[in-house]
Amino acid sequence: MTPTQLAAVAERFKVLAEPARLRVLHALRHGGRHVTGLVAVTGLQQANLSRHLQQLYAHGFVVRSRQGTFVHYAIADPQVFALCDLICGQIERAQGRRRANRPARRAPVATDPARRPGGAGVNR
Amino acid sequence: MTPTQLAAVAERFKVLAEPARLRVLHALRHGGRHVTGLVAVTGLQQANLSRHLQQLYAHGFVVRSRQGTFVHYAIADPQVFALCDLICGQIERAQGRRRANRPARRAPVATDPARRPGGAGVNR
DNA sequence: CCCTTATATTACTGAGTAGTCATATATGAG
DNA sequence: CTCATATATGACTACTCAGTAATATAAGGG
Repeated sequence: MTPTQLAAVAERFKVLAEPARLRVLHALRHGGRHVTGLVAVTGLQQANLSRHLQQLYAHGFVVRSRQGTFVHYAIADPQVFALCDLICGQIERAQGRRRANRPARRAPVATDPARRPGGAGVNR
Repeated sequence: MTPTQLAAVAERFKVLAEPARLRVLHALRHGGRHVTGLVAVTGLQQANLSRHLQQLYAHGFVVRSRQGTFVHYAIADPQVFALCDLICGQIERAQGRRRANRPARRAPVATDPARRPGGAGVNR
């Protein structure tokens, strides 16, 4: 893995690392929409939405076509949803594990388990 | 998809949206390592690496265990690599498409194809 | 040409964060 | 306890970027 490749992968992940953009992709999942429709569905402000659309377009996540004064956006590659589903699966499994360990209590990120009361540190 | 779920997914993507952290995961792909070993392999500074490890740990991407004065880190869920491979596949396909359209020329992100010389705008 | 609607862009602000240095903490050896 | 090594953390800087308001551009209708 060259640094260049790593950067490319990271950059792509970064585009997906934004709730607003995930919201847009989700809104397009079952069919394309005009910007106006996306504004209505996502609740994002027009300017903000437009910026996110530019990014999604620039990275090839969506395609677009003009229809009169409207611009129609649609998912370019449904594979993105495979990514999202994988992530969701991981989250669910992680939550399941958490529940199994300490019922009815969300693990508070455990910044430093090496400092657990009963032990000298991590495991051991 | 609730805003909370979207935020959770985005947060998880965000952890992967960093070349340094991808580098660490890659270094652990075929077996765990001590921090010292990771410093050597990744070339990251110790303090910086430690911070990235904390994040990966906090989000459940890696597990850790103390071995004397060393701390051993390892991949928690090999599924992360499925994510990376998916992304890589998309990148390759995108590059293939680009090459097919304009041989030997990387598409310069096309910030605004609606302004193409010959046309009134996107498609149409 | 003028007006209206749709979309994109510019300039700005505030929040978040990666990298770095210095330092703190943890662990084992002597 | 003291020292040496390994790892984590506090404080700081520089940079990126999402959101916003104002404005520009595009397209069609009268």
